[in-house]
Amino acid sequence: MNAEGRPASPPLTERQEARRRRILHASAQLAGRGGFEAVQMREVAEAAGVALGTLYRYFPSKIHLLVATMQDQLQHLHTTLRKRPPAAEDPAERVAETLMRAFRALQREPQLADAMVRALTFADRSVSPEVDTVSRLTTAIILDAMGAEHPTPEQLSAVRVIEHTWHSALITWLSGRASIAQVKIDIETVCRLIDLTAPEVTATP
Amino acid sequence: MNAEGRPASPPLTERQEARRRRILHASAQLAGRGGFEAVQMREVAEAAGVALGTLYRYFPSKIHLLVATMQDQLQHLHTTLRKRPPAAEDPAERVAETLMRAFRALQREPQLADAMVRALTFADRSVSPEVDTVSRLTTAIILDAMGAEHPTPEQLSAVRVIEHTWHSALITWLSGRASIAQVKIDIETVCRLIDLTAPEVTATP
DNA sequence: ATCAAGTCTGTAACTTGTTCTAGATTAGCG
DNA sequence: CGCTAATCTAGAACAAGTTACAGACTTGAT
Repeated sequence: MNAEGRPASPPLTERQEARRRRILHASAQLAGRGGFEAVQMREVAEAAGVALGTLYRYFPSKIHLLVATMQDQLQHLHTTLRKRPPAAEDPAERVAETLMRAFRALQREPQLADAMVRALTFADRSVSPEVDTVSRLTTAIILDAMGAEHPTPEQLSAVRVIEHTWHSALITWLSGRASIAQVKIDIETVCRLIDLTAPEVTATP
Repeated sequence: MNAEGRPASPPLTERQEARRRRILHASAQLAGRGGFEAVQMREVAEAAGVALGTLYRYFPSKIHLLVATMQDQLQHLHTTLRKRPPAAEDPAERVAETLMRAFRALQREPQLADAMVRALTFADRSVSPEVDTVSRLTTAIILDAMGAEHPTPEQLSAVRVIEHTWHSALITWLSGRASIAQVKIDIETVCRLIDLTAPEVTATP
């Protein structure tokens, strides 16, 4: 893996790197209006100034493309968060604050969020490596917020559950079945698991 | 809503009810082999002995069809569970046991599970009512297991988070990114929230 | 039993993701 | 530079979800 979290397969030439970037930009742009369905492969190709076949060489399916788009956006988020880490005392609160900040970022581009999250959860086994990368990024963000450098297995379980809740809550919000307030409550609720698994409390007397 | 949890719009004639049943059966059958992609609308129509246009009159999209299929299966599960309720003392354990039982049922037909769960999380706003019905069914199953007849808002939040975890954990399992053991751990972890929100402990001294 | 309204059938057409192909361009190398 | 393999382009073709439509069949009311 290189620094960007992509498999470090054959290194790309400059023009190829530029093409890849144009494609991801076009993808995010189109997703930003119309959401998942507005990201049409022919349109992405045209907007990126690339032939359809080339688009498919870079991203073997629409889902791959959108998951890569999500990777890209998460990277931004992660560096932004590192600059202004959450302030609260309690680890659980810090994680909740971090996720709510991410949530507010998504609210600014709900259509983009729709495209990315739907792709992420719809992905089948052929996209597992890429989805896994997104998952690891998310885990890193949460562990950062917790301030847990050497998490216990128990803490990792809690983080996994928090991620589950995060994704699923996003989906219910995106499909209009849950309000923003409800997502907030769900996040805060699940973050309580962190206190429950803090090593100071349960392991070291 | 009628007893089956579907909107009680125009009552169906006997032949229509039979058609609907044939369609759902064909859907489950095809999903049972090949999963999501094997449920092809033309094939469902043919297997159900129904014209394509008729299939679309009954279920306005493939997603609607698969979500309805899930409703159907959940109904079965619910009645099965009611007959043999979980035995454990602790509400959290009962819920975990119930979900693990459901999980084992899904493991017997992983392809069917794939089709149903992928459809459920991919569904957009146009399927919200149907997805919501599935969600209410799931909630009912969990509350049954908890034995909470008059759940507090806090308990409902916990149940919501458990549902989130349940769906998302299923997805990671289906896409091969988590083992069965890990799903078990995630379920057990999130079920700890139930103890945390039990009214006996936090509200009535 | 008859009629009007609503359903169902069979089939073609349309849309968008995906694959394929033949020829042009580019990259890396001697 | 000149060659070769890889890559890119343009466009056709294919697959599956969805829509449209004309004609046959059911249903329910009279």
